[in-house]
Amino acid sequence: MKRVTIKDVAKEAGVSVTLVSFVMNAKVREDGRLDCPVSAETAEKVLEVAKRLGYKRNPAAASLRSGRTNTIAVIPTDISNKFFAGLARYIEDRSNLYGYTVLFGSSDENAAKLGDVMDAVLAYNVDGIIVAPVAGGEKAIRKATDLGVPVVLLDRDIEGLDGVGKVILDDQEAGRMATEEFIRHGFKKIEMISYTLAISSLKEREVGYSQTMEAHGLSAFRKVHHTTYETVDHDIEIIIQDMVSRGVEAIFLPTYSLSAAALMFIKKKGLQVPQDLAVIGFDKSQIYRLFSTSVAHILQPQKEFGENAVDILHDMIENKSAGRSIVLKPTLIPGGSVLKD
Amino acid sequence: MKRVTIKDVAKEAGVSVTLVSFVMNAKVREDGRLDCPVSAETAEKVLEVAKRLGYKRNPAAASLRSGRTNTIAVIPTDISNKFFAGLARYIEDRSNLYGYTVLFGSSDENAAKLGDVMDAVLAYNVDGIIVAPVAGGEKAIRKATDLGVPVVLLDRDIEGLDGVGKVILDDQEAGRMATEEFIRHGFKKIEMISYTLAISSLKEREVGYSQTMEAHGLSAFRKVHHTTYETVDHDIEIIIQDMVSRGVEAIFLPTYSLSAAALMFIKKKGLQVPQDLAVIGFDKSQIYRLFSTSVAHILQPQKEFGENAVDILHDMIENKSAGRSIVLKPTLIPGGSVLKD
DNA sequence: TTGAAAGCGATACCAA
DNA sequence: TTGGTATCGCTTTCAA
Repeated sequence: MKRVTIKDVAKEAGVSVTLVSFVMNAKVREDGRLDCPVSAETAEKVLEVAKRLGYKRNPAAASLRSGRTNTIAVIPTDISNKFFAGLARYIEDRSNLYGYTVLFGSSDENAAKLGDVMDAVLAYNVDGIIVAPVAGGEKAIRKATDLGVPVVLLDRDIEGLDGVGKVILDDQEAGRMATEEFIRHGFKKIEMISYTLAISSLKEREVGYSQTMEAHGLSAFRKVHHTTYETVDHDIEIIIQDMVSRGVEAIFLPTYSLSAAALMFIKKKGLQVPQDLAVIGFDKSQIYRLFSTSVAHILQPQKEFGENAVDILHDMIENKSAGRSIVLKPTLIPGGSVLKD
Repeated sequence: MKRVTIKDVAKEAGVSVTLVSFVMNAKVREDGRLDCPVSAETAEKVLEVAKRLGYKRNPAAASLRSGRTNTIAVIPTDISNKFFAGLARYIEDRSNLYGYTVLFGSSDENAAKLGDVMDAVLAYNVDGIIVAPVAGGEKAIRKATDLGVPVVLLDRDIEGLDGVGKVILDDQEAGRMATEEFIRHGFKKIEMISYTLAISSLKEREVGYSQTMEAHGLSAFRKVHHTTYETVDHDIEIIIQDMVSRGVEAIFLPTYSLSAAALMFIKKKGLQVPQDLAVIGFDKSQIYRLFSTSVAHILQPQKEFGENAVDILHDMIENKSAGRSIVLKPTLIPGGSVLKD
């Protein structure tokens, strides 16, 4: 079964290949007509023939000639991470709207791997890249910007990288919201567990927590525990046991995976929420269903993350514009897990 | 920053573009030398120049000329599904070994969406496709085979589709293993929860369960409950409550998501495992950590799934061979969740 | 072992 | 509005 080319369509329709190309690339305008310098009749005929013959454009040829691939790369830190898995859907949908094919690659929270993936997608001539930077990944990202390939930073910020677009959360606000919520309900001994990763989002969430504790004169109780992505399941048990033994009243878990690990252990140990330990988690999670009382948590606007990232990237590609930055607001979903007594 | 082309390399090295092309595409043989009709010195010089100039082949041009894209598509039913998320990693690693770029697309367990994704990847001229078929997805898959694009079926079988490769689990054996394990530990009232989906893997797991129950004269206790992917969280509560009230002793959960939903509810209700209900789950899961007693479960050889799929596909692409089929064996991980008393 | 030259299928430019 | 044609960068004969 041979492929139908633009030539076949042109011959069958009795027009030149140029016209066929025009018609096939025309966008439908608001008034329902095609936005190209071709008469309505000709356009219609070409469309009909193309459909009848089953014409599909050859992206390789188009890309070779135009220098564009209509492909964008998305590089999260971990595809199996719930937050990114959900995001991926929104990014894909929005991209299809613009006619982009999406190439996924995971950096595994590893700067070297990010470099490899970056090389791969650059070799592929992608038109743009959406990336969640990993610690130390600045060099890899600069490779793309140096080549003039538009980049949008997702979820995490990197300082001193200009000409890139950004879609990030107001992470300080997230830290503040959670801490304020505990304080409003009368808690004082509030602690936090975080990762040692040197990434902006986590550091900012810590800052929000710390500032709020200070602002309320609770500096004496301020304490942030640290673990790593690899050892979280083990570490968290020790940290929480320690907290309980020291009479800590409330705990803020600033990522999905920390929430999952902590709540899992809390349930396993049979600790009562909020009586033994009040909790605020991060992102939506099935785990919350384990508890008969609802679990308060911070929500990131996933859909807006995805759509804004694509929109900004599209603008950079299309108009060669500098990248815009956008900071999204978190939401606090209240729950019984923060009620004193 | 302009891209370096094969021409630049040729000029700089003082040879023809043909030679450069030869060298860049040559595979390294076992004896460490390049497998191409080029003198060792020339090859070395070309390699040196290419590296110095930072040459990267333009895949669009290569694809246009050769008709191959060195790209394969992988279409699971749900990227955020743990089983496929893990598999994706192995598939990607193995594919890179052969020099393939991997394009991911999710069918969302939906035949129409599978059709769309299929159209998209075929338009992309992928060299081959690895797909987990959805119910009713036969037509979409046939589109690819009709175009002569090699297809490997993953995880699920479809009857009457020939010329395709297959990597599936011995699902009947999985059903048998679980059921036998319960019976060996003295359970009789063993039931199963499954999805209504008309896919081979689930049906076969049911068959394995049913046959084993019959073989042990337990037909009277045989019962399979059904739910759907969308309503599982709600349905499972009713089903399990009903089981407990009828004195059912053991439950086999034939997928990851069913295991997660069921164990979550069991924990929430405070049911004791295995005293109130013995359990065998499916696939690895964090949820198992909720229980102080280890949870027995069936394991699929993820790595072999991924690697075999790529190997078979590669063979089909390279040698235009008919697809091989391979059936992998599940493993039973024993656990305290099946101990009577 | 080397090189010249013919395309692959589209787009983009220019002319009509 | 239309059409002719050069061209993108590479692979692939074919001939030397």
